[in-house]
Amino acid sequence: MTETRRPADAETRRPATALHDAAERLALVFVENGMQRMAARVFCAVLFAERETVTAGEIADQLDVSAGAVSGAIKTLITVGLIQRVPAPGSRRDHFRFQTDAWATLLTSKNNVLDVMRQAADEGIAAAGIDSPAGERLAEMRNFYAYMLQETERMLDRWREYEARGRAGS
Amino acid sequence: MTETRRPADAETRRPATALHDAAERLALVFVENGMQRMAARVFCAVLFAERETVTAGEIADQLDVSAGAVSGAIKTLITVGLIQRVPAPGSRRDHFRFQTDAWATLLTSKNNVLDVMRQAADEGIAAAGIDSPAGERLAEMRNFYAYMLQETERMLDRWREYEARGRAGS
DNA sequence: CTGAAGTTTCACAAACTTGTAAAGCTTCCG
DNA sequence: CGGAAGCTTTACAAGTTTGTGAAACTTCAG
Repeated sequence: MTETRRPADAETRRPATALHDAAERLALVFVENGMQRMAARVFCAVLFAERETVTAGEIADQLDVSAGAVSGAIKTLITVGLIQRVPAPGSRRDHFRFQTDAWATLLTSKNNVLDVMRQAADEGIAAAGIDSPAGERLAEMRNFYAYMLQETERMLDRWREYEARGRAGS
Repeated sequence: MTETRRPADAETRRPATALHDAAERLALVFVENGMQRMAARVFCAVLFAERETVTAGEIADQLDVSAGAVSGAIKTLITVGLIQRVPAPGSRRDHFRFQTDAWATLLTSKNNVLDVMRQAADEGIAAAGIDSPAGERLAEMRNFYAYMLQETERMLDRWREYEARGRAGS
């Protein structure tokens, strides 16, 4: 235990390492792309963690936020499948691990958006009729998203295949 | 309760058509994906418009929001290249048109995110060292985003090519 | 030049988000 | 069992975001 508890009311802020800086910067990117701030920070903390798993306490400590905030973020992250709760052997604390295919998960959720877009276009076409200015715009939208959805799925499949090969062989 | 729709404060609310409903639903999708609410609604109003161009006033009227709100949203949308201001011939009002390659624009901005992710991973690797748990996670992240970025770009190129062919000949 | 139509800007209020403190649980140890 | 450590939940306050109304600005017709 290298824990040097400093109960003084003074600065309990730990020295921001380059790693933590990098983590926070990435968290910001996620936030700019719609992720909840706390979820993003926690996610990045787990991603950049120097050990295989981390505890909620460690995260709270490192991010310098309340335990409650971490708890909520973890709940969200587990629900969407970005991190994973791992059974803690002889410990009271829960441990968390970065989910291996988190990246694919993240992208897949964007794919769903593509699909929703395509559907929305269809609805619009049904309401506007194909022979109107709106209908034409919507038809192009439909084509675009149908194409992107299909291609992105193929792309993800190829990645999974590549990844599987990578793990198995060599 | 399928009660008679009674706009209690019945001012000038226009009858929500199926088209407008579809537009609003799509706007919601954009909002859920991080677009500003007003920008999303205006964008969809233009997309679903029954004529080639619309005026700011028409949009405000249709969405039942203030002129100021529309003005701000339009500014944003033009800046990011999703709609276009078209010179109004003999009219005091500005007209706006849906930008033809708005969809590609939207996707391209997501590509930039992929690139930022890759860079973030690189930074992290530099800070953590490649031979740590964090380093390994980050290396996988880097691979993933590098791959996705490259493939998505090829995908977009193919789309543009396809689209160009479509417009040019039959 | 004057007035009307239309658009933009700005201060502000309403609504929504977020994170915290503190209380309440649950789990494990002795 | 009793207690301590840690996690979760909740009410609430601080901080943002958003959209409005009104005034300022721009453009055009006569």
